Amino acid sequence: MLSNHRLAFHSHNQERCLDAAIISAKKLCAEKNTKLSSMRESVLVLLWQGHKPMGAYDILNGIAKTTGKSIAPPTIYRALEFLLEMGLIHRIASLNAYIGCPFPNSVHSNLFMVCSQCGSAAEIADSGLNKILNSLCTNADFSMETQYVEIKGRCPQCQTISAKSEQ
Amino acid sequence: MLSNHRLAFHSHNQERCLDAAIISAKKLCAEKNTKLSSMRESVLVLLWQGHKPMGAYDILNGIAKTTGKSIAPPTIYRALEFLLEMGLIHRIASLNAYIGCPFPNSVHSNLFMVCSQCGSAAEIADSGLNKILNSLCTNADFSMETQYVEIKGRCPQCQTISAKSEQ
DNA sequence: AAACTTGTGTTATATTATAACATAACAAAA
DNA sequence: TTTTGTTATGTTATAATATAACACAAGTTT
Repeated sequence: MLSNHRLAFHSHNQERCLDAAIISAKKLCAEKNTKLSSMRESVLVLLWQGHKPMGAYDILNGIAKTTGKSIAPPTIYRALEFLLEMGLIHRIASLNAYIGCPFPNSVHSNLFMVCSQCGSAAEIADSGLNKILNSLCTNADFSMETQYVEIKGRCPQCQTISAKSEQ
Repeated sequence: MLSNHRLAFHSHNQERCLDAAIISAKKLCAEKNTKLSSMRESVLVLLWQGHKPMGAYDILNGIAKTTGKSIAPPTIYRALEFLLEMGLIHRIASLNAYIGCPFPNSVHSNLFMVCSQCGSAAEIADSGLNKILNSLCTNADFSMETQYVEIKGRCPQCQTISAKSEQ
């Protein structure tokens, strides 16, 4: 099972985490004969600066702020489209938001746990889950293309915080 | 396991299917001390006339056409909100669309199989899936509130159609 | 350099959803 | 049976998300 819930829901060395992601991303693009242009890299970095999903317009504002330029939506959506195709990020449909993929090199289908309080999200790839989804599709004679598995709830930190405030 | 994939993906007596749903919906509202007003019923009927998810504005246009009145978005969104709360319909996040729930009386969490060609959707509630989702959440110390499990792919009919056209 | 390909910029607009406030409709209390 | 309260709906405006269509720029291949 691949999971980043420890990283996502607990503090850690964010900078190392980010560097590793960018290096890995460049390698992956090279393998696929595509380029991680500076715009694409900026979007990826921004998505990796937190483990929180960001909306396209949050990203737009973030990039506009750091570059000082004004940017139009299509620029961002194009970068997102590219990163999605490369498997470097994911889209979380229930939030209309995007998030960096913690393990882009392994082909996997994924589940997200999204905290309804702090907005953090963890990605988990579990073979047991994938098996059961596949068998359900087989039974229904349905051929799977892509899957969205998104769980909204409370992350460990927000559970303890709200438990404290209720004392 | 609850599933309506046979109904959703194959033709059947649509009228009986619809009548039963409305009767059941009224009973359910009575139990919950709420009312299925005529607007809410119209929206539910429309959602039940096909097994296809509909966008809010499709619903709006549908209602506007049958009533001859012009209707504003909030009217539709309010009806949808009510029906969602009653468990009579579901929202499919990956499509921004809504669909009638085939088994509103049983508490269940659900999976949708959405055909990427014809747009039909089947709902399946499987206890094995729910167990695994629960255990994944427990392992991550994550407390679940709601879940979205949506699979995009080809329904049986569209598979055979595309197989034919490739001959 | 000419033609191609790929990535961005720009403008406009489509699509989905909600905020804020006004009115109606119906039931319960005075 | 008015008044009051509650719930549902109407109305206007706008927010938030996403894409279409076309122009330009930069690098590459021929």
